[in-house]
Amino acid sequence: MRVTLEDIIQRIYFLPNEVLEDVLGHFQHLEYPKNYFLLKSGKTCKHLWFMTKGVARYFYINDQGKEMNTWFSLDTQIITDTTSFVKQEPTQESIQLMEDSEMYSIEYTAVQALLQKHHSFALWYIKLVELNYVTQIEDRLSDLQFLDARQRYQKLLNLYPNIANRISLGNIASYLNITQETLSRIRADKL
Amino acid sequence: MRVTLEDIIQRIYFLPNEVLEDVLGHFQHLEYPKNYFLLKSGKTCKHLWFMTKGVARYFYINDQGKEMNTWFSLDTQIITDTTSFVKQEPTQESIQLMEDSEMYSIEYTAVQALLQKHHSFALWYIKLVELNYVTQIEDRLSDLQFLDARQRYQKLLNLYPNIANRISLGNIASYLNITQETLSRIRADKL
DNA sequence: ACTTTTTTTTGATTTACATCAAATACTTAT
DNA sequence: ATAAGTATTTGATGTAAATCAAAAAAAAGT
Repeated sequence: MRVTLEDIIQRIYFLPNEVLEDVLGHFQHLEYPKNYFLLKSGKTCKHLWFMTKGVARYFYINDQGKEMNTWFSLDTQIITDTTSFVKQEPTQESIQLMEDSEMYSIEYTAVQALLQKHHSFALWYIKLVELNYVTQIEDRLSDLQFLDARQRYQKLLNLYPNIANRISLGNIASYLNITQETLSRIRADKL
Repeated sequence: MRVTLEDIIQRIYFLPNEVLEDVLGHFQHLEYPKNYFLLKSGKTCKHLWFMTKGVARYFYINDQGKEMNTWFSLDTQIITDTTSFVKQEPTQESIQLMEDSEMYSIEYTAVQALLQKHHSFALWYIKLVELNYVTQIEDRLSDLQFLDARQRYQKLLNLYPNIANRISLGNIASYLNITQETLSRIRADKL
């Protein structure tokens, strides 16, 4: 069964019908091909995307010119560069699709207008930020602080059991903050 | 010059006078001694604290029973265990004062009531979460991911130039995710 | 001032993971 | 099916930081 935008929105926090109508009207349905960039380094993130199908990666380019993945979004997840979006400042991060993907998007200015217009939308947005940004980032932070490479990989596998079929070893290794050689050895259990 | 609670609140997002009055009425002024625990592991975080003077550390106890600091709050900062506070679930983290400290506190239930009551308070709370939680945590995350021990120490010194006088080497090392021996060698420039 | 406790420094050794280099396996295009 | 390109694995070696152990310095208690 497919999930509608209405479901996604109402599961975050219930909105009265009249507000929901207004909110839905500001979303756009989009389909993008594999490798498409939702956001490019140096730009300001103007959107909130609600992905319904696909895979996206967030990455930086470090001093040595190497791409470092910082996040993956698989299938039904909210995508945005939080810091750039909330501050409306340019980011160093890029967001790129790794499969053909489907999503709904809403613009920053529309979000701001809706926040001012509807008290209940402000309450909805609070839930969104609390559950989708804060909790997720804190989780990742504690993983990097307290877990070693193998434990981080195990935890990722628990969360996305078939991630290995959708994302290459090199890209996963970069997300785990280890080299691909190390991840290959972890998989072969030679470490 | 001392900063009033009113200043702190209005700098986050401007509230109309009538709302401000209501909000201020839910805060309590508190003074606690050094070593006092604002939050103990296993409890649910019921408060948001606005510290005006003092130092607090956040820490976990890891598998080997060692205390691992995850955060410091110095002087004028907002203190809470974000995940526990927003989910109202027990935390593994503790928050302890490292100096005699002064602060204002507001309870979770009061925040929830104010969010429902005042549209403008909801907008205020969004700014609080966006600026104080999200941005800060993302910053720390990227430090741990991209900087080595020495760079993390340098960055901490930039942010709090006299932190070495207020927080012991062992506690700083733990926050930087390195051993105290390593930090000592960094300071002596033997690394 | 002297003892006790805590914190910081120094040295020797170990470890997890990186780096470099090359071989193997897997994809994609022709 | 074969070649060319890309991704993964394997091996040898290097390194940042951990661990272990002990000395030195600083802080707190009598």
